[in-house]
Amino acid sequence: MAPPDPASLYKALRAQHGPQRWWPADSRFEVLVGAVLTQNTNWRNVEIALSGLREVGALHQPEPILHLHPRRLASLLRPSGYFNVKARRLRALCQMVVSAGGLDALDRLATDRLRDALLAVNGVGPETADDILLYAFDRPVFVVDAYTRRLLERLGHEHGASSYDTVRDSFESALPRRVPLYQEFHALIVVHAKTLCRPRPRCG
DNA sequence: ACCCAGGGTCATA
DNA sequence: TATGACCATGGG
Repeated sequence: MAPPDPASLYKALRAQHGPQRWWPADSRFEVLVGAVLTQNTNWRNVEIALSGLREVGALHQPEPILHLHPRRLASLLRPSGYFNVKARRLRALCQMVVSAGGLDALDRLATDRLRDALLAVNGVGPETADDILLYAFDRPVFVVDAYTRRLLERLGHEHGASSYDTVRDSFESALPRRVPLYQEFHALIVVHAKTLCRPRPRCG
């Protein structure tokens, strides 16, 4: 069975689930935080940690996070798991943002340069970087995460097990470079996956 | 009591 | 380059 091309897959998902309006965050900086906290972690746990950070006013700018004592930050991140690792990674990301001159300064970089700046941060890999590029900086990149790979494999897509960049490039070269399209596409993949999980306690 | 979740790094062969 | 260990919580 031939897998659908990216455009057809998008149309099918869009027809089934409608518009999504994603990523779930109240500010641009919150996208960066969420992208780190959700690494290999259920979003439900991430939300608990985000609430804690919101209460201390650390979800709109990087500086408040840098002002927190590292152990204090780790304890705020506890509900999202890997809290020691994530405290270090989040701090490193915030330091990069500040030393680059803030989010507005970063936003003036070309997409490839911005991706390099993100990937240079210890703890930011390709998925985290692309989440941030797509949803915090409105760059047209196709995000490849666990949901994406599962869906592609289930559809018999040949690139299901390929490298991150291979999968991303194959989709980006087949799609028009429109930011809302990429934002909706990834959102639909996530929503679709969660829809499949609902009827069954077991899903995976 | 087990299994998993919107990854990434590091050490080792 | 390619595995494997490790990080850790909350929910099904």
